[in-house]
Amino acid sequence: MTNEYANPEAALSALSDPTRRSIVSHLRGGARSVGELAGHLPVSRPAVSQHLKVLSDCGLLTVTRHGTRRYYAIAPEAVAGLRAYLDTLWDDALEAYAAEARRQARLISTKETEDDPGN
Amino acid sequence: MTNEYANPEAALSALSDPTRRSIVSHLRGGARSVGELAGHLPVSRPAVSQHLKVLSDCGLLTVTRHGTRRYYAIAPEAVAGLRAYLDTLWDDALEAYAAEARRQARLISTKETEDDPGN
DNA sequence: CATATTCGTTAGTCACAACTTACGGTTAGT
DNA sequence: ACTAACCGTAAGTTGTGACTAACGAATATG
Repeated sequence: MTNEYANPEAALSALSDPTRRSIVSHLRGGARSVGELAGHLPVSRPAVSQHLKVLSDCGLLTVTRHGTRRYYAIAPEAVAGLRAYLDTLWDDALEAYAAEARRQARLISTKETEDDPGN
Repeated sequence: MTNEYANPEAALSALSDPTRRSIVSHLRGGARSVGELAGHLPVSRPAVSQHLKVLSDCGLLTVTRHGTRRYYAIAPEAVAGLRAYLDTLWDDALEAYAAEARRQARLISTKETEDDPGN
């Protein structure tokens, strides 16, 4: 079983493909079957199946069997995991940027509004 | 000029490469020169230059020339743009998930001792 | 049981991206 | 002006991933 739970780095690689991003976008409204997805995409149905496997293996999608069809849906936990992972990539940089922004704002406020002493 | 401003889809493709993620991770503490980055990476210096070009073209990094060196740093605006783009990919799905969670909670509270295997 | 539907998997092809090597361009120092 | 340091670019090779076509498994239906 290659299925693993919520791998943020694999999720990033998965979302680097335009077709897979389109699949995820089509799943915004809710679960869809493979045939439905393939009908709205410019690639063959097996290709869609392969993309769905990639998206499922990294935890971004979940599968629900219903008769002969399989409905794929976005896994919100993976979404949260990806956002958290991205934040760890540049958190320090964002803090430094925010600090710099505050410093710039303080400089501007002291220059433009002389009569308003900031705290 | 291949340089463009804050392309979220290109940023996603850029971050799909492990070496580029490592570069971004090394830039968390602040700006670094090409030689510094190459010293901490398992690839050659020209390869680092090529990766830095990709990261700069999608708007994720900024360059500052200082003597013979070029210092690369994370561009916080691109970070914010990427997060916003990701949210547009699955915002509806997240809302549907929250609604479904509420529906499930209501169902559980109404029929706690029911055992339905489904279809 | 036979058939159709739906989907996953495999094999094989092809394009692209990551890498190294070699080279050229800038800037600082002597 | 000459040299060294630092970096970007071009050319060429190689591995990886996306795709189609063909096949097989599972389920519903007559």
